[in-house]
Amino acid sequence: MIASVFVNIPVKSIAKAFSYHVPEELARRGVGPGWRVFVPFGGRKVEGFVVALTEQAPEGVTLKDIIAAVDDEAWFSPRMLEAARWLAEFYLCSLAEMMRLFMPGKSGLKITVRYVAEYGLSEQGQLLLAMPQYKSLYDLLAAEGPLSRLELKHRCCESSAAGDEADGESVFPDEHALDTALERMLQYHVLSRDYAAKKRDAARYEKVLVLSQPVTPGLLAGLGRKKAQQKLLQLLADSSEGRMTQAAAKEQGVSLATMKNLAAGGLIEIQSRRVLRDSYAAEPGRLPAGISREDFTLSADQQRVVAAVEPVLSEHSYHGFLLQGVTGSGKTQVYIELARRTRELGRQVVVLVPEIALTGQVVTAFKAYFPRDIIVVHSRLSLAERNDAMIRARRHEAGIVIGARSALFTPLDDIGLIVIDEEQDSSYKQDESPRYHARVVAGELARIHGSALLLGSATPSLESFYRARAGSLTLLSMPHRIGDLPLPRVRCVDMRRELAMGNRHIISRELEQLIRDTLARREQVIIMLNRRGFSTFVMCRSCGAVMKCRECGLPLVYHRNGSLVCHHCDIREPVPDICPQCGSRYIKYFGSGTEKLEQELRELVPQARVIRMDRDTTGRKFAHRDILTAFRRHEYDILLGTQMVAKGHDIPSVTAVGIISADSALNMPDFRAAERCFMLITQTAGRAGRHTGEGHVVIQTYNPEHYAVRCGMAQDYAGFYERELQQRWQLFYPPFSRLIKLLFQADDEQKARQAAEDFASRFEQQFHDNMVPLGQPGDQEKKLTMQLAGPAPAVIACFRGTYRFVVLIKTADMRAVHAFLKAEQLHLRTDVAIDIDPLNTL
DNA sequence: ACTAAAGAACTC
DNA sequence: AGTTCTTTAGTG
Repeated sequence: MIASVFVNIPVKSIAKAFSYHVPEELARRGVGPGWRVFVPFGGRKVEGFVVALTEQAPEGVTLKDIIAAVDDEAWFSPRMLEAARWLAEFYLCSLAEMMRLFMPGKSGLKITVRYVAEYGLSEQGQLLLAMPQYKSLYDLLAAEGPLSRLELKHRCCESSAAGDEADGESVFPDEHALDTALERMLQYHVLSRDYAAKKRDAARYEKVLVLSQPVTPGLLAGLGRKKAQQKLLQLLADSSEGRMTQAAAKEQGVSLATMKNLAAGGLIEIQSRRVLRDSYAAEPGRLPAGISREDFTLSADQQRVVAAVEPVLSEHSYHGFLLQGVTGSGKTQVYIELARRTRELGRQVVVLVPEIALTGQVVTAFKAYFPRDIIVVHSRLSLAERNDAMIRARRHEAGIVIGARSALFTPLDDIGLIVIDEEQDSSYKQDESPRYHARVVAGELARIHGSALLLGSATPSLESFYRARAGSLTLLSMPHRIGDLPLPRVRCVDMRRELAMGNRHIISRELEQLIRDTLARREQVIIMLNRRGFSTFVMCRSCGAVMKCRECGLPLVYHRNGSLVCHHCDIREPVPDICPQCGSRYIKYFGSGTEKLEQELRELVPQARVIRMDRDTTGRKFAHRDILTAFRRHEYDILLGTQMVAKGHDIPSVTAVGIISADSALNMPDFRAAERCFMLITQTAGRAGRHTGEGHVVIQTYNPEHYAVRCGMAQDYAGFYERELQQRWQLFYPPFSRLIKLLFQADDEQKARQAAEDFASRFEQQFHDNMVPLGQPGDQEKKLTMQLAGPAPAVIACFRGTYRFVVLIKTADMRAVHAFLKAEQLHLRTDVAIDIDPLNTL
């Protein structure tokens, strides 16, 4: 039997299957499509995925054997494999690259390389050993057996050796000398490499005490004076099924010696049992405020939505819905109700939330209804936790997966419902290859499983809204807040006038008054400023030089801890005393971030308890949750932070919201700028007064006339969509076209530009008759479906010495572009990165 | 003439 | 990506 195998190597140029012979023993164990295996590949051994079995061997190659299977069963179900195939095709990446996403940690094996001393050396080999350093390295390996490079480094390198290793071992001055020695000895076959693979699934075990026989009064009496053993036996007898964990026994004050003695006497057995880590296991469920589990009834809006989706759950055929519900309309409750019905049918549920910050809120709500049936998956989990979560799903110990976009790759065999909450959120797009969008992956999974797909949002993306209008999604809406609470009152402050009136602070007087009034009523305030750090850029007043990142050239942000930070590369440097350009001392700080806002707030309202939430304060795994919990408990009066304060949570006594420079998004040269601005305003404003109905919002802006700001203030979705759709139509942008961004990279600027230009001209030649003139809308009738922009230098035109040029394709005929890119073999080129449906165009 | 270094080709 | 085979530049 022959297996087609994709090797798990992150290189797109190996986008094909290799054939291996399946040894008898592995064939008997059922190795076939979906199995993870260990195979020889080139001069080494790597992990691979079996994707098919055949009888036919390719011509002209002698097949190697599969060395071993990684698991006892297939890791990929046929459905997972089908999804991976489709997605690899769609995103123009190799199948292996896509399949990696379906496993925790992208690889199931940890492969270690060790060096082995060879015997029967050639003449040249012997000559090499004439050198004392080489000789003793060889002798060390001959005497001690294979060692890894790291072990050799510790043993033989001066820099790392503790110094007291004076036993005459060869000493290399540094790592580099060791590397050259190893390389040369490999070359002359004095040494060889040995590859070993270990499974990466670090299973955790716990000890369990199990009664070997029923406890009778006689048995207890027989123990005579052994009080401690009697006590333990009694504990076990009282426990369920006569077993308890060692940890639990210890908590009851039983010593390890007692357990051992009892086990030695044969009365109990100490077993080892695998435990699946779950940091959410102890999470208490909490119903949304104002709802109790017993008397909870759905509003009329909610009932309508549930009734519309429910039939699909049992039909086993795909259907997509867009649920547009204003903030506070109770979308989470709809998800819960639909999840309940899906589980009653025995099918599984995936609920996606945009970010880790948001999982908390949804998890607690779901926990209240399904305390045991949930696994939580997101990138902050440790590898082991993620692995254990996947095992729980696979074993059907839990049927509801809640998490960020990667939760879609959980091994599930019958998904009945996929929910994407806040579907417009940009974090659903993966920003490294493969650059998938969770909406696309979810759509395909839903098709394969025959499930209902529910996209939920108060402010749907233009793409989804347009699809709903066109009929490929069914539009469901919930226009009323629970209890028919009114939307918050929104006021707008023109910061140009504020400045003219002499206020140079970040906070306008109107917002200041709102804060004071709110605090006086003992209610809470949220303030959003979408820039972290203290000052957003640092400039020399003498020569005008702006401090920039040496890697990517973006302006550095000053942080209060005294360092300049690149928000793109995360590189930190100290603040210079004098300008590196002209040597002047006039270095000044401009622009305001959350840290400065925090400082200003503390000065403005010193009695208020202020907490800041941005990437800098949420480094730890549960930092988000801890901050929000503390704020919810009213341990703080004001929560300030970046856009993450605007997302998902629902805190009853928040009645005031301030949005600082709502329009900073508008200054970005990007076609989605208006959409982002509008969404940020409506989302943030939606945090206010969700329970009392007495919400107040102040928006500070320099563009009060802009339609994104005006519609955002009025919470006028329909108005915004009309305006924005018209703009998009005019400029042939999504949803009227789809984008494909191509990034050409090379060490040489000219080469990168040339490669991009070559491609662009071939594209224009191929689609000569289909090109939409720049600045005009597309026209299906006339077959005007293609537009091309660039090549232009990327935003980060040079990154770590490689120059980058962007070509942007806009198309209403994705299939044709797809076919062209494949024919050009663009997806195999290492100097080109393809981004399908990119979030920004630069 | 020989060797180290850089490049290209290949991996069942 | 990592290994090996091939070509090229560098040395006396």
